[in-house]
Amino acid sequence: MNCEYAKVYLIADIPYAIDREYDYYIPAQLRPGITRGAFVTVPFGRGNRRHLALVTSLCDRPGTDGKIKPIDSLCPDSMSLDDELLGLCMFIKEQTLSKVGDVVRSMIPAAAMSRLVEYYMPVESSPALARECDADVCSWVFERKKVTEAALIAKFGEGARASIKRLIDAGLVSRGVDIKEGGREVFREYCTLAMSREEAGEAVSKKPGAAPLRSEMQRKLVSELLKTPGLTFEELIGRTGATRQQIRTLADRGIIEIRREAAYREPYAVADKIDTDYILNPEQQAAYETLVSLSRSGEAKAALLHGVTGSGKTCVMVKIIDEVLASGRSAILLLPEIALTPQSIGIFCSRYGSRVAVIHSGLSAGERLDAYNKIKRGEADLVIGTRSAVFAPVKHLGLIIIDEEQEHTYKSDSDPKYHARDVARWRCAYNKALMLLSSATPSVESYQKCIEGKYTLLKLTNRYSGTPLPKVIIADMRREAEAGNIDPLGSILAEELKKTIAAGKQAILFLNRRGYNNFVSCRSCGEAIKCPRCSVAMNYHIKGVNHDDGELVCHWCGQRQKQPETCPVCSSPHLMRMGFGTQRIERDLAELLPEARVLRMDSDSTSAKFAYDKMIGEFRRHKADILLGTQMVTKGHDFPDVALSGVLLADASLYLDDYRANERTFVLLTQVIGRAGRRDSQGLAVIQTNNPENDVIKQAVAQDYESFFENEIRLRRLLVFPPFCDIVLLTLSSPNEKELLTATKLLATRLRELLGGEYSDVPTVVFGPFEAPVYRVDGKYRMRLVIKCRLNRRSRALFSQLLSEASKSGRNTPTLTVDFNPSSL
DNA sequence: AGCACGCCGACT
DNA sequence: GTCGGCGTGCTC
Repeated sequence: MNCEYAKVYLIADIPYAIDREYDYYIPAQLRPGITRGAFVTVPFGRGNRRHLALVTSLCDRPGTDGKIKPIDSLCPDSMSLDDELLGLCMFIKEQTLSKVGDVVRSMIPAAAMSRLVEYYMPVESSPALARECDADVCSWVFERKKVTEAALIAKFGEGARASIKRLIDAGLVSRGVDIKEGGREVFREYCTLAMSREEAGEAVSKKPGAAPLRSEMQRKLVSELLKTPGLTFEELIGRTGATRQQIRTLADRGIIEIRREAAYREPYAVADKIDTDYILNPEQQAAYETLVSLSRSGEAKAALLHGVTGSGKTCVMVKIIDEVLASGRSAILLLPEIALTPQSIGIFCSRYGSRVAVIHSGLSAGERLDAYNKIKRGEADLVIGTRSAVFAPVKHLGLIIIDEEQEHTYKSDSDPKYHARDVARWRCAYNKALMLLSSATPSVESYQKCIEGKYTLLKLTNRYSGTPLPKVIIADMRREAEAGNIDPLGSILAEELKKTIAAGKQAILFLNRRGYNNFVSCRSCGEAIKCPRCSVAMNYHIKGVNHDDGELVCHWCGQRQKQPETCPVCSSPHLMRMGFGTQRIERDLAELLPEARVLRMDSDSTSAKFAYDKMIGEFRRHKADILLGTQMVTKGHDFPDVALSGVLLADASLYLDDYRANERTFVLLTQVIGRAGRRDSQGLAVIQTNNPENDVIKQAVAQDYESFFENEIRLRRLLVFPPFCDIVLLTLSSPNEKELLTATKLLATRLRELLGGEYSDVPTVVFGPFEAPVYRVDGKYRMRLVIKCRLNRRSRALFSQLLSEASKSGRNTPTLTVDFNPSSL
C-alpha cells in the first residue's frame, strides 16, 4: 500500500483543543520513509510556520475535504516511535487528557529530539525600501544574511517582532527554517594497527622516511600503537602530538584502522563489586517461584510483593530479573529518586555490568541521550530509573518492577499527569509481561487489587537476617508540655540519644519541616509574616550557625527576603520566631550532645550535586553519629550501625486535609521505625506525638499493615474515596483574582449544565468551587472543583470537553488544569 | 498558541 | 484618507 496521506499530531506548544489529528499530503519522494511513529515537519496555520509532528497513521484519502498541505520533511528514523510507544502515547493522551507533544517530550530525551530553528534572510532583489522605523532591523538582516528570531530580539528587543512582520509583508525579508537534528551522540575513534605486530615492528625499526612509514610522526604513531593497541584518537594525539590529519593519512594508506564506536558517558561506573550470590530463604523462594510461573505464563500479569523492612525483597527482585533477562527479555526497575543511590545501583551494575542503563533526574542532557540510545539499540536490557524510566524504549519487555510502589512520586504532577503504575500496566499488557509492585507498606489501592484477585499477593513476613523488629516507645508530648518542657526534643528521646551515642551507635531523627523557625509572628496583632506572592507564612532559615543570621524563605515559591524590623501589618517591633525545623534541631543537638557529629539532610543541605549521595555514604561509613532530616532520611537505606530512630512530630501528617492522611502517616512511621536496628541487635524507635491513642500511630508502632488496611479500606468504602471512586481535581488559576472568580463561576455553571444534559449519564458528586488550600502561589490565585466519579471513556470525554472549551475561550483568561487522582489534594 | 481578518478611533 | 488597537475565529 503506497499511502498518499498521513494523519499527524503536532509536537508544539498549542492549546488542548488544537491537539488533534491533521491530514497532510505525503510528497512522493518522502513516501518510502514515512511510517506510523515517524516524525516529520509540517507547515501549520495561516502563517505556515513549521512544526514538528508525529505521524499516527497513513491513509489513501484525506478525512476532510478542506485544503491539504504537504509534509515538509522527514526527521531521522532514529527518532521515530515504534508501535508500542506510539500506542502508549495515545493511551496517555486519552488517560490523562494531555497533549501528544507533552507525552512525546517525556518519552524522548530533549537531546534526541530534532529542533526547528526559524530564521530570517534578505530577499535578494528587494522591490521596496524598508520603512524608517524598520530600517535598523532590515539592515541588520541584510548584513548578517541569516538571523534567528532569538538573536533579533536579543539585539533589538520585543519590537523586532513587529518590524520583521512588516518586512516580510513588504517582501524585503523571507522566513526559513533549519532542522537541527537531535540524537547526535559522542563517538570515540579507536585506532588499531592494520598489520601484524611483526610487520609493524619491522616498519618502525627502519630508518625514518623509509617505506612504508614516510615520516618521523608516522613512525612515532605506529610505535605508540605497538605499545598500547586500541588507543582513542584523543589519547594518541595526547601521546604523540600528532594532528588528526596525520592519523587519518596513516589510515588512508591502510597502515592503521580507525573504528568508530559509541562512547557512552556512564555516570555510574561500576563501583565496588557486590557479587553476592543471593540465597533465598523458603519464603523468598516461594515468592520467587510464583513470580517465575507468572512470568512464563505468556500472559500479562501483576503481582504485589509485600514484605516488612529487611525481609529481603531486593533478593527476590534480583532473582526474577535474572530469570527474565535469561529468557531473552528485558526489564525495567523503577525506584523513587531518593532510593536511587550509588549503593542501590551498585547491586545491579556489578551484577549485570554494561547491560544496565540508569535514568534519573540528575543526568546531564548528554548522559540522558546516551542511556536512551543504548536502550534503543538493544545494548541495555535492564533499565533502572525513576518515574520516566517507565517509557524506556526496550525491546521484548518482560518485567517492570515498581519498588516502594506507594510512593507518590510515581504520579507526575506536571503534564502529562500520568501514574507510572498505569503506564507499566499498559506496557505489560501490550508485551504480555509481568508487573511487580513491591513495598513494605503498599498503597491501599494496590492492596485492594490483591484482595479482589487482580494482583497476585506475595508476602514476606520474616526479617531476612532474623533481627527482631525494633522496640517502640511512644512519647506523649502533652505530658512533657504539662511538665513545662516545650523543647522539640522530648526528655525520652534526648535520653535515648545520649545512650545511643555513648554506646558508639548511630541514630536517625525525622522531622518533616525544614528551616530554623516555622514562622515569624507579631506579638501585638498575632499575624504571621506572609510571603508577598503566596498565601502562606514564610519560614525562617539561618545561613550558618548563628540563629540571628537568617532570612525568611517561602517554601512554596522560593522567595527570600530579610526579616523585617517591624510587623508589616501593625508596625509593632515585637516580632517573634516560632515553631521549629531541622536547622533548629541541629542546633539543639549541638547543645545536647556537643561531641556528637550531626548530619542535617534536607532539601537545603542536599541541593548541591551528589550532596545527597555523599551524605548517605558518610553516614553509612559512620562518619557521623546522627542523621537528622526530612522525608529523605526515612527511605530504605540499610545502615548497619543505627540503633535508634526518632520521629519528632508524628502528628504533622495526621491532620492534612487529604483522604490519604492516615496512609501517609502510617507509611512514614513504619519506615522510620524500620530504620532502627539491623543485623545483630534489636533497635529502638521513639515516636513523639500529641495523639498517643491514635489508631494509625498504634498500627504503625505494631508494624501491623493488615490492621491498618482493614481499618482504612472500611473508611474509604464508607466515605467513598479511592479505590471506591476516582477523584478529579479541576483547578483554575490566574494572577487576576477578579477574572479568576468570574471564570470559576462560569466553569461551575458549565459543568452543571453538561452534567444535566449531554453527560447526564455520568454519575458524579461535585464539591466546590472553593479556594485551593494554599490560595495564592507565586502570585497566582487558584480555585478548585473536586469531583468524585468513575473514570471511564464517558467521564473523560466530559472533562476533555471542558478542557477544550477552556483552551478556546479568550486569550488571557484563567488557565484550567485537570488532574485525575492527584497525588495530593 | 499564532496569525489574519475586521471593524472602530487618532494621526501624517 | 491610513495606522493600528484588540475582539473573533480558524488551523489539515
